[in-house]
Amino acid sequence: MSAPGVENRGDLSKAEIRKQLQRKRILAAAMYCFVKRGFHAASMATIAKTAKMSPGLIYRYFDNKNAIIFAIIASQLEIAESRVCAMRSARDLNAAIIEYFMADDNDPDNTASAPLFLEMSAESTRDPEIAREIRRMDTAVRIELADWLSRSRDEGGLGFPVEVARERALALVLLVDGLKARKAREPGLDISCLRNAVETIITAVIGPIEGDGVD
Amino acid sequence: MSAPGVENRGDLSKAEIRKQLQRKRILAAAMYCFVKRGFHAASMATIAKTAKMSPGLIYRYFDNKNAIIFAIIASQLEIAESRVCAMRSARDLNAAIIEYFMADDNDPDNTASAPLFLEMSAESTRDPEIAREIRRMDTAVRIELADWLSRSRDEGGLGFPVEVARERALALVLLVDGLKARKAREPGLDISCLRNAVETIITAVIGPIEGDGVD
Amino acid sequence: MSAPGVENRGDLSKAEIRKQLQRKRILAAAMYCFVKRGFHAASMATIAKTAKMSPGLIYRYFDNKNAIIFAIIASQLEIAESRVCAMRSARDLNAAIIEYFMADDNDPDNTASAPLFLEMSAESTRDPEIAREIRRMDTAVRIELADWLSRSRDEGGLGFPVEVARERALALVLLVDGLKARKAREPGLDISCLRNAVETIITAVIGPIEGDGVD
Amino acid sequence: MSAPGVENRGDLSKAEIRKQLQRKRILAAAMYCFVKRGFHAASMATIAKTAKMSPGLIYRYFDNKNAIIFAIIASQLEIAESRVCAMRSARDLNAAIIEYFMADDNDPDNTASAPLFLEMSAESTRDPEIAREIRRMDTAVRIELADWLSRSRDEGGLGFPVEVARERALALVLLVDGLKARKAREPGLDISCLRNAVETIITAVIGPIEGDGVD
DNA sequence: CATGAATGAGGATTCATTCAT
DNA sequence: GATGAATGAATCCTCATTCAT
Repeated sequence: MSAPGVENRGDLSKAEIRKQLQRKRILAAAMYCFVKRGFHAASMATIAKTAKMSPGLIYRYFDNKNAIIFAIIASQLEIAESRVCAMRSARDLNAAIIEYFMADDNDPDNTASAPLFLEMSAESTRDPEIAREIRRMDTAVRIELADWLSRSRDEGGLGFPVEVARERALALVLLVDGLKARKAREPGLDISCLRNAVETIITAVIGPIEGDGVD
Repeated sequence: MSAPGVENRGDLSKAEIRKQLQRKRILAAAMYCFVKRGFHAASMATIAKTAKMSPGLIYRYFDNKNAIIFAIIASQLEIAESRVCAMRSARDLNAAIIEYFMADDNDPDNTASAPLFLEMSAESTRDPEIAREIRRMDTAVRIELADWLSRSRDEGGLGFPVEVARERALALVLLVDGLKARKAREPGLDISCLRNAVETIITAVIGPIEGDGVD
Repeated sequence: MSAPGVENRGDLSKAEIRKQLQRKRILAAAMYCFVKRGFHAASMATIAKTAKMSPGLIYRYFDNKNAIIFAIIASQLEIAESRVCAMRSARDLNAAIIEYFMADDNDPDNTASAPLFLEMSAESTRDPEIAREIRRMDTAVRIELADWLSRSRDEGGLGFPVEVARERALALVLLVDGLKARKAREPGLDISCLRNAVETIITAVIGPIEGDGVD
Repeated sequence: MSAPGVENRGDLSKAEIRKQLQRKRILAAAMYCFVKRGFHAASMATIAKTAKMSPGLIYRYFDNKNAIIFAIIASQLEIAESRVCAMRSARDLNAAIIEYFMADDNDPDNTASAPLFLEMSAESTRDPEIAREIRRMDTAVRIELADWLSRSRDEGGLGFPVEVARERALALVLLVDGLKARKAREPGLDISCLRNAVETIITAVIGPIEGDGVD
């Protein structure tokens, strides 16, 4: 149907692009549904309707529902990691952390959703494959963080000894985890109280955040 | 066969005791199944089998599956609250916090399970009734904590100003929440690293823990 | 435990009386529940509670739920028959017929309930045993009626030829059946309209009802 | 594969037609099962098997079992009404009435089934929504009948005064109801006896049926 | 590619019936 | 006799998945 050679390659890649777009469409819909209803209560039919496609079509792009859950989890993990990698200062950290709490979980573009975080974490206690993937990513994130903390100040780091840096990185992760859980449980928490609590911990962990007067 | 009056009262209470025992049996089985599979994936049939009874019998003691979930959540919340109330010193706190992380979640007697914590929290983003109950308890816990932190040292407290006490209480809650999530995601975390991370935060939040050399 | 002979007979009969009383208690409760919910939707547990006894005990007096339904049907049929037998004049008939419509079906003492009539009739199209029993009784009732209609006026009858009497008896039965169905479907029907409709038919079937001025 | 526009409209209507066909298939199967076993004793599984489809599929066309019961009831009511509306003479009436009695209730095409009539009527004493719908239709039917009876003879009516027409309409309805109940209870009733009984009543209600010699 | 009708296993729940006490 | 806890089959309904079109 199409000429061989270059053309064919173009076709293939066009098909590939379309495939990726479809997958994204499905994942976005699935995200929305999972946040709203949870992994298990969200039905394929609902996801299909949300994605404005037929249920059958989803199975052309994902083997089954579990594969979608996996993909969602993977993307959440990647987002988390990329955010951590983007961090270069204590101010970044503080801002990013508060931002976690403020983001609207029902916003389909919010890619680091608290309900999803909880769902994923809970699921990891049951599904070994999910557990492994999560562990892999979380470890990477912690290493990345520790690396940053242990780099010299000249290199944009905080100059902690390696051992201490590892502990501090863990402390930061605990803080972020706690914020996500707290957000799900008490979404209306007083922000200024929260801000101060977070700052107390961050200050203890990586030192005072300079110039953080008014937001 | 039995004299009326006193004996009769004994009979009644025997029935009541049995009822409570059965409820406990069901709740223990449900806990086990929920931890293992999650609220929704755990079936009544499985719970019944775990409790070594017929599915129908469960419904003599609980109106429906949701009532079981509620009862489990309520008991988890009560446990959390009672633990907080029992706390009277920084050492208590440190010990309790580490203990959270160490407890075996598959132990049916471990009544403050990390998977359950996550499941509950996730569920609270969907079920308004669960959300309300959780919020109620969490608030109570935080008030209790803040109260302790703001009491004078003579009264066993830490003498924080009320406002600060509230922030520090929140910081502690964040820490505990973070530990639960972390436990689910990385159960094999290095304990001494964790211990130091926790201590860093606790120290920042409520001051140094005296005499906490080696465990 | 008891002396032989006369005494024993006394015991037995006392037991027998008790048995009959218990059966009556169960049947009364069952009636109440059947009227309210229908044969199938009424549960043994509800009947037991209504009868203020345990579910298990019912099975001492009736083999199973079906046996209760049978007994209820049989008693309804007997009531219908006895009412017909008691009829000795056109005035009786008119009064009895209107009374059918007025009686409160939720009154546990109303022993000729419209819902039950419908339930029974419907059931007879499925259960051959019930069908047979109903047919037997209905035929008896019609014969009784026809007999009355064909008796000479000296004997309190209406003097119809046998053949005609049979047809007229059937017409009366149709009227009564219709009233029961109508009552279930339109309980609030205008009584004076109904009264006139009934009288039109009765008059046609057995002649004018003398002296039926005001009720 | 197909041109857009007109073709598409054809596609849509094809789907709609199929949907209506499926609904009909389900309703026919349900009718059969309800007649045979009653609304409550007929299971969805049996209906599905009768309709030669899977249980799950039924739920694509009806929200739940109750919706099916409703649809059946509604169609029965409509049939009853349309029959009444079609009546234009005493001969029509007589014929229609006898026909009610003769139709085979197990014939899936018999759309005015006596068992269903009883089941519906019984159900109306419990379910308020069903009761309302039945009452609405029954009232409409009676008004239609009364209207016919009160029209002048020139207009095809019988010229009764309005008040009398209402009573006579009710009398006719009573007769029809009675016939349905009687049919369920004594399907083998002697037809000529029945015919005479019916004629006695009809004659009384709307006057002699001219020319109704032999059938 | 895409649809959405169809399947059927599985889940929560009810209830007639039994039986140890 | 009497209780009511216990059973488990049966019911309604959902939903992941498949497949003819």
